[in-house]
Amino acid sequence: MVDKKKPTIHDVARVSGKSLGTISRVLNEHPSVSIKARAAVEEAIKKLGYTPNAIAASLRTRSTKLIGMMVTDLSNPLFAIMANTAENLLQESGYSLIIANTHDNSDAEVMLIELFIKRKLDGLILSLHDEKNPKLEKILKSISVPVVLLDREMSLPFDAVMTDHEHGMRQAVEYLLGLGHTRIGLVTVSELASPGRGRIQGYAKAYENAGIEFDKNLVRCGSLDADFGYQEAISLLGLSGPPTALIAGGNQILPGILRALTRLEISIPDDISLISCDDTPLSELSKPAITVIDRDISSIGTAAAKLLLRRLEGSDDGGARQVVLDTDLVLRASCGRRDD
Amino acid sequence: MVDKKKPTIHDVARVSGKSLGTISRVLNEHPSVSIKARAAVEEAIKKLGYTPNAIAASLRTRSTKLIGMMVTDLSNPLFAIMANTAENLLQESGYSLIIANTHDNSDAEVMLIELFIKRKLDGLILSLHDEKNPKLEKILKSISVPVVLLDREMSLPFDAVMTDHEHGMRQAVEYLLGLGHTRIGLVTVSELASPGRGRIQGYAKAYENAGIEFDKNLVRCGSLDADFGYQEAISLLGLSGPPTALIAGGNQILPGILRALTRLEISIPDDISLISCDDTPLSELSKPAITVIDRDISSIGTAAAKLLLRRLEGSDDGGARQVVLDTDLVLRASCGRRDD
DNA sequence: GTGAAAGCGCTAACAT
DNA sequence: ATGTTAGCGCTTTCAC
Repeated sequence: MVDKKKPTIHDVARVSGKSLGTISRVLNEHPSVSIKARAAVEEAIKKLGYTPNAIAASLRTRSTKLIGMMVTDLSNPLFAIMANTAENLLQESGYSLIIANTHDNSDAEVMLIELFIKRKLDGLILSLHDEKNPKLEKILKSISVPVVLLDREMSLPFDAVMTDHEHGMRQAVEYLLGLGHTRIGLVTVSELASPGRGRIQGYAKAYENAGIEFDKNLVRCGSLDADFGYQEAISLLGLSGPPTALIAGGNQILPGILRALTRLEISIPDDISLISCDDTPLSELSKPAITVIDRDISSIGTAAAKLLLRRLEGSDDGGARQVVLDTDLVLRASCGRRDD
Repeated sequence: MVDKKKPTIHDVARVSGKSLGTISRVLNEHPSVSIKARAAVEEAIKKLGYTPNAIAASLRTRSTKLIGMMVTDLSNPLFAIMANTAENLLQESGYSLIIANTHDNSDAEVMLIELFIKRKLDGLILSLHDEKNPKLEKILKSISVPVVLLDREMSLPFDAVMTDHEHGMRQAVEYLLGLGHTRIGLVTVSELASPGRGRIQGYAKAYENAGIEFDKNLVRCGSLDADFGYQEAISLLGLSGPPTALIAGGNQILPGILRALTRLEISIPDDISLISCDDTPLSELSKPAITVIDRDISSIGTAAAKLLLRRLEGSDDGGARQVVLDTDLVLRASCGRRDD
């Protein structure tokens, strides 16, 4: 590699005998450039091996073509799928996606948003830990680029892609109640955000509609990781009055619960019934296959990217828009009747 | 939101009564700033709500603190985990990670690398489709930032994180041969890159060592997605002399094969033995649990980030370094003896 | 259609 | 320790 300085637009101007303005016009496919001039410029570009510097352009245009996405943990397939489909769409429009893990840490979230602001990203896709964190609200209130929330409800007028978790969970619990289960254990994510809260509300409502009181001790909210699922399952099954059915309120919670069941040698659906949230290869291919509250996860990323692009391309400057995904209860072989 | 222009370093200078240089020094924690001056500057910053513009700084310093990562498809947990751990480490050093999906398309790869060059990223982590693509080689040869290859072998002097796929596969095939299987089907990824080639070599070597010729028709290379696994499994099992054991040579191929087995009502391990690559919740929690060629996937991302940081922080300007991961054959319940 | 010139917001070298 | 100055490489009026 020769230690030659990178050619700039000035070099192209010199070599092609054209002015800076013309070079810039050629680069940006501006219509008013003569065919001849364009050819001269392109020749010089090729000759020099010139590459435009997007940083310099960004400084001028105040647009970086960069979108920031914050998630708890990219290794969660849920977030990976959302990031994947969002990136696919954004890439088509020339945007690149920056991904940052927050590990459900509100302080990290604030720091990362500050970093995103410094970096002058054009838009943000956020899955926040705590919807009510005042620090976060404060910094987000002052933000001047479009923001799309993933499965979060805030008091700020941001676009959002939501899921009707309450409905999904209610349906699942009603199904189990219909099978004769009255003690249904629920292990789900934190109550600080919409998915956790929605699921608990749906759970409570199903009991309420059935006129049955539920045992609060059977509901465990915490985190979305597998270890939490494992521990809470062990704890629930160790109760003096253990649940006869379990709901994994989060895709990562399922493996944790399955590990617990394997360890305790409890079998599905004879000893216990099981329902999970979000379909995965594991839920589909488990033996028996697991009944799930399904939703189209890839469409979440797509919807988020679309909402963002609409703002970025200026075709939408109305109020906050919400896309709400439905859920489906996919019946499989993991739930059994219970008559006691 | 008031439509006030964003304050710049000039505004901070004006308000604090200090010079640009001093502001910049405070911002960059340069030691030679008096306590008094620092206080004045910080007060002005707070008062104005000033946020530095990283784009402008990048233009001057020629460093963006941005790393680009190219993968086939982020929705593959393998890549998601690698991206996750890489991001975790890079974040600690103030770098952000840009992720781009290539969908195993070499043209897209070239375009994306060009985009990365324009964007002046500080380093690249690449999982390429075709190690021998001349266009790619050409553009990579001219690259002036550190590059780390993921599981790829190129003729260019880049750092790389490799896995000894050949060894892993040889071990797996030897294990199956030892159980009496002689017709072992292998469904794996493209031969254009190191993992596919390594696996096939390991497969062939195991047969060679055993003094048995293998049926080339039992080896299927193509892509890493589940559909490919499904189709090839159906095809292999439809052969007049079908295999008695199957190896899923890629984490996504396993669900495809399991779907095929479910559909054909072929059961493991009685009707067929099965081994997969890379441990996942599915392989672990399947009934029966699947024997896998395991490796520590999260350490791939970590290792890649470490290699990159070493270059970026200037503590390494030696030749290309390689980190090679070992594999372990994790014996579970998916393989049976075969004596025919 | 094209060129000249101003400046985006910052850093770093130099001077004091 | 601090101020001054000159760009980094580009886009974009504004003339012509």
